[in-house]
Amino acid sequence: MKVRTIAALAQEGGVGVETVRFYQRRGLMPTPDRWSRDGVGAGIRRYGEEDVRRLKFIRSAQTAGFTLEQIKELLSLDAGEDRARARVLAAERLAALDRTIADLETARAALRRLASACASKDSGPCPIIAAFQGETA
Amino acid sequence: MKVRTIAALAQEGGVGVETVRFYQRRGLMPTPDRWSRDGVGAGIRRYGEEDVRRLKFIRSAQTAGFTLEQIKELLSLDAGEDRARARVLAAERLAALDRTIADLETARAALRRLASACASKDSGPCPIIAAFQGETA
DNA sequence: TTAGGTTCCGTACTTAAGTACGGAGTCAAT
DNA sequence: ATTGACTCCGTACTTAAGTACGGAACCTAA
Repeated sequence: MKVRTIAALAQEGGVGVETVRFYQRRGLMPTPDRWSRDGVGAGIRRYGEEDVRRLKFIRSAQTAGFTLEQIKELLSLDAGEDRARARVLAAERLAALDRTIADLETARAALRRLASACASKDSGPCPIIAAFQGETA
Repeated sequence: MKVRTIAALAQEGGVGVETVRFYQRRGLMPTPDRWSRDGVGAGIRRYGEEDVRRLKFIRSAQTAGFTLEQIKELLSLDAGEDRARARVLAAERLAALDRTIADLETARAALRRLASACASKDSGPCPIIAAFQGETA
């Protein structure tokens, strides 16, 4: 089992060192004990695969739109017995995600209208506001 | 042409009064002159259709992922001659939007895995972190 | 063993987009 | 004319998710 410093962990997770520490303060990541290879001195904290998985999960869950508070709850639920709660969280987020995706697709249509309204090379007014008028929703 | 108070404008735009004022301070919404119907006193500021359109545009553009700074630029470009600049902004946002939508769809797949992993009624560990493992991207 | 790069930790600062507050002025209905 | 709601404005506060800073301890390579 490879061990890593906080900098290596952060890198694998695609975040900065300060972000990992921030997650630790927020209770999303554990703060492992310090130890030195030669047993001299207090040593530094070292991290393993489990920490990498956890960190990557946090990032994915963020993409899914969970807040750090919710992610904290998910982490506490992981491998726990409360499947019902996990299902509720997943279902709520899924619904919100579907709404967001729909909104974004509406926005994309508007942007396409905008792009094509301003497409021709000749100058002259380009009705940006109008391109967003009459959105389907 | 119907005129409205700031509260009515805010309501039509689906925002709060303070938000309209905030947009005014940021230069996204105009601050019309005050006037009173009977010509006595300083009056209050009153708003028209154009303001409603502008406010609604701001909300839509936000949904499309533009920042207020960018929206300010779009507004200054509206009906202006710089079609090229408008195209650039639209194209950039479109690309970013497509990336976001793709990410969200990946996240949705993970959430579905999570929901079904925790679906059966009997209790027992529900591997939340694992459900997000192996995302395609 | 020493130099310089890291780690640790507490505290403070940042950014975007609002939200809230308080007092003075204004409006509309009674 | 009074009252209660609304407007105006400046200033301050909020929230989420980081980022930055600084000094002391620690680790590694030369």
